[in-house]
Amino acid sequence: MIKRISISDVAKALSVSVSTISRALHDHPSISEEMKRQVRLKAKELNYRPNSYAVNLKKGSCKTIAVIVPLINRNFFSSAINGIEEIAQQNGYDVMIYQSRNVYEHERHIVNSLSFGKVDGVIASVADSSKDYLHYSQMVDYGMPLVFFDRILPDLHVGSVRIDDAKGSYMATEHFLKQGIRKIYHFSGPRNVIIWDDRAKGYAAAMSDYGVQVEPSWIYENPTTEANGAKYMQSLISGGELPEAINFAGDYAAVGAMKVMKENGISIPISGYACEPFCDVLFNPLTSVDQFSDDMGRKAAQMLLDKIDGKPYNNIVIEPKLVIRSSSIRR
Amino acid sequence: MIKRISISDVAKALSVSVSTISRALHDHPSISEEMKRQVRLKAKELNYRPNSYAVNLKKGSCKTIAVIVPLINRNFFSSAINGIEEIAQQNGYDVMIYQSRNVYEHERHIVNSLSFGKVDGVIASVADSSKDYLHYSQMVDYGMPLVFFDRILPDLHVGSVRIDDAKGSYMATEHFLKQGIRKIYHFSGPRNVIIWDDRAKGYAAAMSDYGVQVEPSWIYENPTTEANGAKYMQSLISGGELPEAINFAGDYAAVGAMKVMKENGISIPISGYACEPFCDVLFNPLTSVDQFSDDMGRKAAQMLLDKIDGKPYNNIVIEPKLVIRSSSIRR
DNA sequence: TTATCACGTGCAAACGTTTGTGCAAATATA
DNA sequence: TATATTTGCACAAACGTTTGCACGTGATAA
Repeated sequence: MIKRISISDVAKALSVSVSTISRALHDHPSISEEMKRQVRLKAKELNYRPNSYAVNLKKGSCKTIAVIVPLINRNFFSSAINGIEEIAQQNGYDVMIYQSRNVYEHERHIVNSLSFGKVDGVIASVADSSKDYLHYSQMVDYGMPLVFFDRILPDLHVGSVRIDDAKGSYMATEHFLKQGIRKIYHFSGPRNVIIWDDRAKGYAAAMSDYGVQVEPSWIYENPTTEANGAKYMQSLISGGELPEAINFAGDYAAVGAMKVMKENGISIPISGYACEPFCDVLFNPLTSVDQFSDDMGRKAAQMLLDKIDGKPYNNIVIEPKLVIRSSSIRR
Repeated sequence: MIKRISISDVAKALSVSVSTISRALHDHPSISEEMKRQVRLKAKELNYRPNSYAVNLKKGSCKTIAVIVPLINRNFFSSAINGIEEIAQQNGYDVMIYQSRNVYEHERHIVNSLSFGKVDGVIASVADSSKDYLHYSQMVDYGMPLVFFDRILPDLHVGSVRIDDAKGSYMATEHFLKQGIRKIYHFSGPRNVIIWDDRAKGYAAAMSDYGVQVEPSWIYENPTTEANGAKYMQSLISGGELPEAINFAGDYAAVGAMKVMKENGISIPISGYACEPFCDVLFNPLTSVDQFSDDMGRKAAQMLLDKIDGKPYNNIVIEPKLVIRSSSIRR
């Protein structure tokens, strides 16, 4: 165990009271400058650091926020966390990271353990597999400030920062339609999560606006992993009937499909979603939708800190941007 | 402020003492089963959660570890954190994340604020710009368990998990040499950080073993960013004298160079380092050295938890693996 | 001379737990 | 029936802070 120097050790060393030390270190006006000088000197000499638990217990706040993401090891989330950490650090807050790993039970467990007191506020992006949101609504009932980003739960009246996902998907789909392509498939993520549903809706809206009838089989729903993208493309190829273009709701699935296409010597225009950093260094640079994840993180963090300070929640929607690269151009 | 239910609220509701509640909830043998039942029921009914600061203050431990990385938004680090979080979660520990952003002053500030009490232990990867390690050695003197990973400070007698960087670089260089290539340049990171220095040494060792005299100008030292890689390649091109191959100490610099080569219609075999996920989806798949970052994170976390439990430190060196792709093959 | 007032400091309560010790009632033993 | 043992709980101290209040000192004003 770490042998700690407490405030009373400093007090004893100077033969003054504990309260004098505390006030001196906080630059309280009713302590003489001479005493402050001595206290600061002695505190430094003894290497005194206040015990943060005692401080937190006393103050009822810990200057810490928690971030819950499905997986930290995805560029979108690590960039968002980067933005969050930036704002947090500027405001003297610490950041705790939790991964739900996209499994509902993990998420429940994390949220429950957070529900009381451990942190001053929570920023979360919900797990793919989450079917209900009782754990979150309970946490909110307890008064915990909560801001969702990207994957939000619209029924909860808390803060949110998200992208206009439908619009991003609409733009990508329209980009195909404008090239005269009509038979466009959509690879969707699990539609119980709003982002995937919105992207599917954006796709459908674009198709409808251009008068294209979408067959149910044109939409495929599965987590957007590289493996799933590859599997999907394999099945399309072995199925024999290929689309003229594919609108993927995620870059990883698009990459998986791209590799299979390369192996099989086929080339179908495709687009991804998220602008993962690898998009423009792929052998076939991938058209994708930029979500400005760092900025999203910064905005979410700022909103949370504002809420902690008593300001009201907001619901921010960021405009996506279609970044066109060669993968989506018909040859 | 959050209105909290405290243990005394539960005690009042049942007209028993606070200590009975505490013991009942901890399944203490001297409390009757009937009482335990009632307490658990009432605690649930009131939604009581123990205040973690009070518990921490009392127990002197907080079941939290801190992770300091240069930048979370790099695959290597987010993967390592993924591994750390996995082990931490399994053992009931929380994880706090701090980014040094590769600036020494940030790192100092973080380490100082952590030095006492805030966490039970620290896992760190030092910043590129760190010139001294007083802040770390102070923290260690205070008794804080510390495990370095990847970017270690060898003078400090603490735990460490790292890759045999020299070997990884040796293998990549040898891969060129075996193809009969001799004029191989090395793009190094800042050599005050041990990983970059080791990689440079590995390169030099391979060259020496194959009897190749390395000119000082063959080694270039700069942070391994995409921009620097591009700039480097530009300068080589405009300098007129091109190498036969380049061994990059980082994937990002290699990608930057690769793009410039493509724009200029040149093709020099190159290798990277880190096996970023984009390596095999590049337009010219990049030969790189796999560092097994998830595993590194897991091992570091396990060592730290062991140390917290009183076991001694270790110094683990992981064997790297050269993953050969097309970028390094001479045409 | 006495009342008034800063000024600088100490005292003690409080934050919500955990835990050693004490004590009464219930049970077992003689 | 009287004594010893167990059982089940309460009391109170402690963890390290912060902070309202009281208090003694010396200076200023009436």
